[in-house]
Amino acid sequence: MAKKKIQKKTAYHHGDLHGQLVTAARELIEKHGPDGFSMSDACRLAGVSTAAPYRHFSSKQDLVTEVARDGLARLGIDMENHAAHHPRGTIESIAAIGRAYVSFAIREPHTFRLMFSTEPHSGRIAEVKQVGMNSYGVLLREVARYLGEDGITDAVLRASFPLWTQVHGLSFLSIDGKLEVTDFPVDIEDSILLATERLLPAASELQTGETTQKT
Amino acid sequence: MAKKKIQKKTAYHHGDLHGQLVTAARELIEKHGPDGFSMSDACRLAGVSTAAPYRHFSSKQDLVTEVARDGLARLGIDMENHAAHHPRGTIESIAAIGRAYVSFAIREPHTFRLMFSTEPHSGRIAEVKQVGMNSYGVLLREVARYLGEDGITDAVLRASFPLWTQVHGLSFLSIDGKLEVTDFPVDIEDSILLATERLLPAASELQTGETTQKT
DNA sequence: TAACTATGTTACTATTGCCAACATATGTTA
DNA sequence: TAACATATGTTGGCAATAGTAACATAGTTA
Repeated sequence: MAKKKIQKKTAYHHGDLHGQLVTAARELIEKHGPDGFSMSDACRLAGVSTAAPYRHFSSKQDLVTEVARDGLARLGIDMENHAAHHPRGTIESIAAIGRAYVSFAIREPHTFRLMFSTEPHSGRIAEVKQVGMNSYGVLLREVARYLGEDGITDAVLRASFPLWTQVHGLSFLSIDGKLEVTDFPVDIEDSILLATERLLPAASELQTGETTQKT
Repeated sequence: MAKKKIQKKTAYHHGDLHGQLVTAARELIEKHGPDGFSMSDACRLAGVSTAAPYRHFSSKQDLVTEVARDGLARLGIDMENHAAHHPRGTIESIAAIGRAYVSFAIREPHTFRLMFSTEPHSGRIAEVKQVGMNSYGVLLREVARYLGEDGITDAVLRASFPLWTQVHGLSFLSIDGKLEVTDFPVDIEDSILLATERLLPAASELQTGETTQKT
């Protein structure tokens, strides 16, 4: 039996309230911060009553967690896309991943903060962690290529973590307006590239690594 | 007539409500997060009515900002104390400052987050920024000693920022439980020391720098 | 069609931040 | 000491909020 009624404007049922609420929440969170965001506002945006969301989310926090989960997934895609624009397994491709990371933070600061918080996601921490790990995997695999390692070895993990730390810190300092604390302005691109070079084992320290490509 | 009544338990006036509220707010923020913290709870802790705080703070945010400001000042003191336990202007003293930073974050995660947020402090941003700069100065001066520079030069600022970025990122990853995302555990002390060594200009690249002490 | 399930609505409750009007203590000055 | 000014507290109330319960409506399936 065909189900049409697509254009029914004032339908009792919404159609995609779940998706609409996540979108509305993300926009409101970006505009007013996770605190300023209210369930009521999201309902007004989606055009439903204040009780409707509770058919799709167990609580406000549950909706917020959904925004975070979605953000982590999108970040992973961003990083992979950026890396793909460079020869794989090079300083450049690794730095590109870092730029994607900081760019995301600057573009969606409040969502970014949520993505790495633990507090608001109680009950779904493992799930969020898993999505985050998938995205972290983009960096890990790129570093593995750089090191010429065959898989995510301890050496890969050891080399990757300082890189993550660096761009993570740079992201937070950026979105919190700390790049201009002194009159000596910080250039984000330069910072990432320089830190990547310094923190990674130098090319001279590596095995030949036939998987490493040159430009 | 002398009015003592010092032991008057149920005094109408509180004595030091301002200070008590800041303390109560800090404790509640650490326990339930800046969102979970409620003015009402702070009032219950301090034993006053819910309207009393507004004689001392213009709003809830104003009280929260006070907690952040106080935290930044304490962080500066911590860093200075840690540095003082090592020969000045050395990798060790600089790494010690980093450890103080991360330690503070782990000890008071929610306050730490507040200290570096901009959002909640609208209206008093400049004031908070100033306190933060004073604390950042502890690192700047230490790096200046290491570089043998006479004051906070561009070289000092250039060398210091990546260090800040690194410990800032490490702090957030620590308090958000990201040190155990892989089965390869991260050692905070090692991370700080290694990053400090890698990110600072090597000793060999420096002028003789007679102010630099050796152990 | 009848029953079931999913998804909406309209009350409603408790809590919260904050304000206005009022009360009480302290300090100053005649 | 009396009277006033000021600082600091209280009670009562308001509007907004998260979340619940009872009910309504639509789509799915027997």
